[in-house]
Amino acid sequence: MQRSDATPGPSRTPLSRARVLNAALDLADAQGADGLTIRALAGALGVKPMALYHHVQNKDAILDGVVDLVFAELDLPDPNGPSWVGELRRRAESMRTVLGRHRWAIGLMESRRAPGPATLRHHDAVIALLHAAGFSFGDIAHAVAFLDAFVYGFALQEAMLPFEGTDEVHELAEEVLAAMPANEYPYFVAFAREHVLQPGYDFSAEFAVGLGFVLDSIAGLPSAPRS
Amino acid sequence: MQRSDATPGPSRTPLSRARVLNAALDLADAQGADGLTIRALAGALGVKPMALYHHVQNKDAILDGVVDLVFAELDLPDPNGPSWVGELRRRAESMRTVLGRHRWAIGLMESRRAPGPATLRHHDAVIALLHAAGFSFGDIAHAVAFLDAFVYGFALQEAMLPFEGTDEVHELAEEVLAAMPANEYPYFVAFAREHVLQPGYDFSAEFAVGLGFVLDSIAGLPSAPRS
DNA sequence: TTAGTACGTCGTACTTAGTACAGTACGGGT
DNA sequence: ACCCGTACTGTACTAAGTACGACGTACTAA
Repeated sequence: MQRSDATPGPSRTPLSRARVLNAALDLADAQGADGLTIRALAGALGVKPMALYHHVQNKDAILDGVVDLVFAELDLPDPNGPSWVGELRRRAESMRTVLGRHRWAIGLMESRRAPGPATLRHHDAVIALLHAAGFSFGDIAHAVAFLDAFVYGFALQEAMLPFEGTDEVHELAEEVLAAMPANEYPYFVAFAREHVLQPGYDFSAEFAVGLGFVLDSIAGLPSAPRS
Repeated sequence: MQRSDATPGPSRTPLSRARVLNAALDLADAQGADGLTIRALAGALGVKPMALYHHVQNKDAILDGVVDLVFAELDLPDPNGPSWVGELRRRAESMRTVLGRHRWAIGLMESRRAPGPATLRHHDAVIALLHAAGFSFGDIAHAVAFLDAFVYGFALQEAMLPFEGTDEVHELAEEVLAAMPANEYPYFVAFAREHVLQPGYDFSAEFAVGLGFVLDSIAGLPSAPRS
């Protein structure tokens, strides 16, 4: 079996850790976390499975690397930005956008215990921002834990939604609600019918509401700079 | 191969969906989500793998069922309780306790799209509580999305922590920090050393702080009852 | 130019998953 | 006594992660 060296060009680029991880990210975007298998990844790279093991230690390392790639997509806050609230809001919105682009990532994060460089750089920038704004370390801990919990949790809730956009939810939802013993969950059903399924409602708009609460709470911390 | 019907007693109880799911819950608690395999589960029940398929459709149904069992452990809020804030706080704390008892569950939730009866009952009770307190549906939507995002997200952050208790964190953390290029992440390292690793700090205490913010924010919604 | 060598890739194969299919034992109704 | 449905078992197929050793290519040094 000879190499098809007849085909020149960039397809002859040798494998590398970065190429493996980028392909893994694309594959997960296309197929979800379960579609990210060693064999499929090797196939996408035009290579046999075992070739990958010269560039990454094992599949776990691929998962760690891919999660770090996701963090690398986040806008870093600027510690010298005009307003710390603005920077924090931008960071949160960027995070939500990125986690929305890579829905599979949120479920992966739970099992990752080894933050990568992009993750650390990101946390460093957030701490730097709040420190520059004048927050105490204690209040930084409160602020970061609270904000991250909200953003992660919101992304998790969105990942759990059984539908994608706000369209074609209604007939699907109607079926589910009809099949459900309506008198078992009367408030849930009423809430769904009279609010969630009404034309104007969009769950993703809840993000802005919650984020506003979070930022107001942080602004009320003892060491928060007076505006 | 004959049945060992010689052994009488409760061990001869036939399988059932409930017995399968309870064993699955115990197994996941003991071994984590990855330890929950069909073969291991069958082994724990003293039965061959394929026997399970007479009681559950497939592994996905087991995961759905187990997640619902976790929800079944939550304290239901009492819509007639003396104070809606108290009930909401109790519910949030119960949720955090339960998710702490079953750390593997949070990662599973992301992929579950079919809420079980306990899950629905739980949501129904929360909506009933807020409705009885006088909240509008719009504000209920804000409140529930916000509170759940916080609780889920906090649990996710705790699941990501590389250690368990507050003990023996320090030497481990010191190693990690020392191995880390300290000037790459100066704020992160300073924050870790000067605050997180100080004797009094306990990440889990951040839950109470955040929960206080959440409940205050909800109490400030337009339709919230005046206290 | 040639021989050696290191490295990247491949072939094969082992282990552990989930689960399809076809039995087989046992208990209850006729 | 027969039959049959229900609950369980045996066997085996597919897909995944990955260990091990062979092999081809490209660079180095004589």
